[in-house]
Amino acid sequence: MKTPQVPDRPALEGLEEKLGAAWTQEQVYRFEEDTERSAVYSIDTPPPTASGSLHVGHMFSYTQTDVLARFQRMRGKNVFYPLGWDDNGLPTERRVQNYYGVRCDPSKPYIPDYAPPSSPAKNQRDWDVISRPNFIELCEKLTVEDEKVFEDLFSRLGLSVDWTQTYRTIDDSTRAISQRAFIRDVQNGHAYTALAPTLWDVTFRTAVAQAELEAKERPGAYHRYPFFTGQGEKVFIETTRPELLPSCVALVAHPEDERYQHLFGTTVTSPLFDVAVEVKAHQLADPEKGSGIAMICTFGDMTDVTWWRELQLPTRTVVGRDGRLSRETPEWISSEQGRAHYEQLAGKTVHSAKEAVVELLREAGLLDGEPEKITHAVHFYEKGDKPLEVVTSRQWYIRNGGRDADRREALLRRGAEIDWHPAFMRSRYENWVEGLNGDWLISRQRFFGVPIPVWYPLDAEGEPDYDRPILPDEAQLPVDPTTDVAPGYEESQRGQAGGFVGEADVLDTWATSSLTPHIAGRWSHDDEFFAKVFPFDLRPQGHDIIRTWLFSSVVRAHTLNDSAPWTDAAISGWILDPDRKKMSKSKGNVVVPDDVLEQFGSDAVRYWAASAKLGADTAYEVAQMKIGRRLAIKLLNASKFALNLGVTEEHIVTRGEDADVLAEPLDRALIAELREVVEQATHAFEAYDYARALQRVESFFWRFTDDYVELVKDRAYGARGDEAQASVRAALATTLDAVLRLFAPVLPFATDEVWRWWREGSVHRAAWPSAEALESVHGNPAILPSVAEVLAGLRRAKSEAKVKQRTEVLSARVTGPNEALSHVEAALGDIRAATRSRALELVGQGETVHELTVTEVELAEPEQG
RNA sequence: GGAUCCGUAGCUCAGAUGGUUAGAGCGCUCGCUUCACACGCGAGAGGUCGAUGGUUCGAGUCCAUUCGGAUCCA
Repeated sequence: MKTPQVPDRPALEGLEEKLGAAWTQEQVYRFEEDTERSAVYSIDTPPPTASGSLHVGHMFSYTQTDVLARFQRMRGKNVFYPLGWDDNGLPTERRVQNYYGVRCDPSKPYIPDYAPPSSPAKNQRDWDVISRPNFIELCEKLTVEDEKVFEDLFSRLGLSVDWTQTYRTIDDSTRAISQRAFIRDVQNGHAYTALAPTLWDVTFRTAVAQAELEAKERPGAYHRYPFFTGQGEKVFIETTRPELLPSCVALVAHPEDERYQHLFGTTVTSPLFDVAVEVKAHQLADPEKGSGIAMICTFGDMTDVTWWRELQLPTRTVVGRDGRLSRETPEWISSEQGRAHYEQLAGKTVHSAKEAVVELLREAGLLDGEPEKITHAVHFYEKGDKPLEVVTSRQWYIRNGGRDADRREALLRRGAEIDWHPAFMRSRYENWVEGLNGDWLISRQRFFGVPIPVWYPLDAEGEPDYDRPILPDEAQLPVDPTTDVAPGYEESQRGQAGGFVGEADVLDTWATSSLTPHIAGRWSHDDEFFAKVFPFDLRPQGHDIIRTWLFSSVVRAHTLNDSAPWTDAAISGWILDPDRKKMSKSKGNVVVPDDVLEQFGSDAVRYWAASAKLGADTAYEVAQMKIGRRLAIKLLNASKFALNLGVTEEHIVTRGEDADVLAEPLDRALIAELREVVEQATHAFEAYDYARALQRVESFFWRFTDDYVELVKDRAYGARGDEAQASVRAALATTLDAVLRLFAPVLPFATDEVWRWWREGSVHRAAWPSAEALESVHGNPAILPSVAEVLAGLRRAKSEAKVKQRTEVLSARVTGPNEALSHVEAALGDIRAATRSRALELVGQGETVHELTVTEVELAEPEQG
């Protein structure tokens, strides 16, 4: 048995460093690989962007996950809790460029042993231009430093991550897994390439997926102008995008709209450009909107795409990938006037072209009234600042149910297989899946990322044959088609007729991040290991990325593993600033974590995070951290008190026969309440409600220190004999033992500090307490509340008399129901000692009253001096 | 337009399956250097549970309507 050693002045300061080092050294959080699936609890943790900066939101959600992980570990699970770094994507790309002064060009050859400039050139034009593999190498090098900062902070916060299990979303292993998954999806028909209208960001010059859209309210205006029938009748349309008039391919109205019945199937002519277009009928045309008849252009938005596809309309593209109208006059504009008008638009941005078209309409007297100003939702790329255009381009897609009802149903069923915490978050998933309007576009015209592992054969004219992509052998992975040679070809055939060309695009970052269970679980290169952790037990994440990370992960596991990726999803809320606004870097209201960790300590910050339920957006509350700090300090001090009374491990009641030592009813009452608390906390944790568990344990603990400990001090010091003292020691030891375990997931530092004063090992490797072990203590939990009422009554009398609580009570009368009085009587000795009462008269009043009241309190004269 | 969440003390929030006088912490007021803790201890004040109607012996809790706030989707 360990002899307890308690510091004179326990403090929270320095615990993070001391215990953090001990946990690492003792490998407390190590995943035991020699295991089987049923013993494992695996967590698919969000990989933070290593190049981003940490803010309190990270601490909030990662703590919530850690609390659950710690509970599972204490329940005996072999917890697989890896953490990855998301260093694949735009933020890292930018950081590497600026840091080293380099730019990536996938057409450049790989340079072995490349060294970046000693200091980055000031002007971007003078930056080194390097190949993609060289760029990725630099990224891996630089992110290591960023990752260290994150790891230090997460360790300091007390995350029980197994730091030997880290992964990175751009390293060789991950690129190989991502490419292998892609190849298998291609081979099994889940991924394909197509020439199709695509959402396009003109600033970043890349295609973007539906999941990356953000609708923003922007000012616009309805411009009303006419098309002309063969009879010269004017057909007015209203549009917010008059500049697309030259790409108009049809007009459309609702099939039942009586105003336009006579026009369906006829041809009208566009103003300014004199292009003939047919009038079509389609359900999606909204009779309430504008004049009820709209022009279909290729393409103004995704509704145009739908019309274009379903009505089989021609393609008349004028807006290019640079966001400008084509410089060439399109061949479908044939009238002299039309060509002259177009020349005034050629090469203009959509913004300038709009002004020009409006001016031309105005000059021609065709603009009907002034444009009606409105605000409307416009689609943006989430990182972009110009509205998205729709352009036609060749891209790779993964089937996600957006174009296929059966697959959509299957993915909805996958969503239903997952247990969501909180449950209502499932509807976010279902809303999203039901609203998909196309497959998942995974090509990105960026240069940094996981290369799409395909080549295309070139025909005799040197044109790529996109329908026969060449896939690498899986053993080759990872590959970069811009520097690696297609199987069966020589490097000299690159770009030559009859040779090959490498795909230059990279995969959407989500196409790789969707595979975090596979990456962490070593899918496809250690299948035995994978089987021990997959499907994962838990996916913790924020609700803002249900449509991206969560959904894309479900899509991949569905095709690659015919499974949901996890059994449970724990959805964290957001951190709001004190004004209840979402914290974000762009708003400038982000709070960095270091200050609060320094100021209040990690346990305090964790207490704040663990006080919020899953899914609940939570205000950043320093006050809540103060409470957590107070609790942690209280735990140290109360433990010190108990241990200094001679409490040791040997006094803990663990078995039925030990229970006899609890001679005093009050002590048994405490243990009986403890038993209830253990039961409630366990149930709450099992339901992922760590906040409720914490609350139950916390309120018990405060009652324990404020009432119980005060009541038994006299007895604990031995004033009433050995047996009475032994009883207290057993109660204190048993309670302390359980409370430390119960608090351990939330307050890992304070609890382990105390644990190490009197126990071997770490509390974080100890078992979660069991209520059954305490069942042999047949205590009456109702005693404590009754006693507390008397205690409060006597304290109140002293407080109102404005005397010290130490003041003696000469006499007092306690009245109340008989049962409650019997509780009081059972602890009368302790009550008298704690309140320094000479005489307490108990007056029963049957069951006619419900409350205990303390009256006729006669206090001794205050001591002088 | 569709969906979801929230509205309980000045503030932040608890209040399973509806059940006796609605809870906590902070803040506020008053008191106390009590031998674990002044980073403390004790006591007190403070609420027509957003509104209306309904179901029920009984509703903060269920239903409907409504007002306000937030989010997701289109």
